Amino acid sequence: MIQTKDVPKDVIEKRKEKILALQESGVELFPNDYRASHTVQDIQPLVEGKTGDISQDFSVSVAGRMMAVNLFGKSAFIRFKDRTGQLQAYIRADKVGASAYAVFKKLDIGDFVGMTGGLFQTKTGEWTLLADSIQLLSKSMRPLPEKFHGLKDPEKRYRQRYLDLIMNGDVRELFVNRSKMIQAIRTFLLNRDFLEVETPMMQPLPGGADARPFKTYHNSLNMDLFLRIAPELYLKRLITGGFERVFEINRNFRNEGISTRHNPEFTMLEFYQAYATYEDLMMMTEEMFRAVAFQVTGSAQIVYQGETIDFGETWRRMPMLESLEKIAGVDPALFDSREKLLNFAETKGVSFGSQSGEIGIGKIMTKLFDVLVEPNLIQPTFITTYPIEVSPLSRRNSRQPEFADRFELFIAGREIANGFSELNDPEDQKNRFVEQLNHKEPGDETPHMIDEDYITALEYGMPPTAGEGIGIDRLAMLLTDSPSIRDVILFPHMKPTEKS
RNA sequence: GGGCCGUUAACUCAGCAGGUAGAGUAUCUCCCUUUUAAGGAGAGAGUCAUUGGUUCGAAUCCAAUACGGCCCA
Repeated sequence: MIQTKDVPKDVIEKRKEKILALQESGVELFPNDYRASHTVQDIQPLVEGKTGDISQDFSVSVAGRMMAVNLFGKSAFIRFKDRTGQLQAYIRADKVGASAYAVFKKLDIGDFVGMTGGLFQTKTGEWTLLADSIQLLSKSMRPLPEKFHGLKDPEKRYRQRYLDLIMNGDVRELFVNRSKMIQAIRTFLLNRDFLEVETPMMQPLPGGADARPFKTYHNSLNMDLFLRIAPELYLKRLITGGFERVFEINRNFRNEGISTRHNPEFTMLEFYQAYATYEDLMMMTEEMFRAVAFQVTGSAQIVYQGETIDFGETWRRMPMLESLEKIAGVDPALFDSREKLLNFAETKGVSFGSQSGEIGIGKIMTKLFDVLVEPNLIQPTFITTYPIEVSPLSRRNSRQPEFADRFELFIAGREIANGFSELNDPEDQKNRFVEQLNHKEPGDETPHMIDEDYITALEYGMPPTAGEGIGIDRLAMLLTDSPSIRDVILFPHMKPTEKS
């Protein structure tokens, strides 16, 4: 088992000796009364259009972490950074005083310092803070990773994300962009009169999706609870309750495999709009993605893993059946016979094992789609008209009752969103739940019960509604050009090591 | 769950026709008041992931295990 490798003892010892010496000379290691007047970014406009030494014109105080020190005996250049950027400062013994300079020389890279002073340009023209004073704001006990190569080991980057964020500016920027993306989505929906809500993460019955849930236990209620696999059924109760437009951005939990596209907890946007159809949502999704891409990247075109993806134009729309014929070249005659389709699927490496006796055409078709079509959908594409048997919560299409008024959105060969006109007929919904129960796989630990209260809510009447879910992590991957979902989740799940 | 690859100093990496470890950064000491991957002189730092095997001898070959990465289910 890999050990969380520790800093060599002599390095820690040496630091402890220095810290002791600092304390003995009366330096407070962890003061908390320092207030900076400016961030690094605030300084830029102050020097705009000026040159040379303007250190007598005005004075600022700044705070940040020391990232590099170039020491020259009685003066030193240091590089420090705050949340807005990096700046260089020049510390001179004759400026800050001999005793303060002696203290400064004992400080380490990684320490937080506060400095007050004016600004000047070095002979290379770099604006530099000329410190009148410098003080320790927080002591670091451990050395930072190497300054030039930074921290590369992916395991270490995920486990100790704080080091990754300190050392790797692009990682920091990526998570800023993720935050911007979510903010842009929120603004988009709020501008369209949606209400942001929060529904239970712990549910007595995990519904709204087909996935294995995590199980937990509430002591004083003396009952099992499940971490939600989707918020859907609760959000639609709110539509019934009259909110008409709601959304939630929150975590879902699915007790399944971990991969470059799957984390056990992931963030999902779900939104529901009364008096809308899945077709309205397709239009809205295009607008949303354009707005969000523009907010985050400044363009409606993004590059993902070398492939340019264009959110700008109207996106392709195609029924699933047509996509199988046109994109995968499947003979349409195959869809007339369950047996023929099943045999064809086998030749494509798609098999259903013990279930193959009862599997329906719709499920076979969907599985074939996943394998043959999905990876080829690089540009944004809405696939519509899903088989009803894989769409237990969707409204039936009025003309083709074996299909649902549903779409999924695919970009870069992966599913990004799933939306449909909601099934608001309580009888049909109940029958579909029963149907679903009959096809539970053996060994499934989810409780075999129907969410009766949800049916009851529908019986009170739910307005015609369309709803959609968008995988926030996957969208973040696209907008930040990240190959792995772990790159867009601050603390992806990792197996514990012996030490942790 | 399966396949391939990785794990050597705190960090980034060399070393792998088997002879018991090396560089740069970081750290420590000394010199240095415009450096910016500063420079110069010196020093310390490693159960080579773990366990077992082959061998006179293993970081190096073999096996298992742990953790991680990529691909597949």
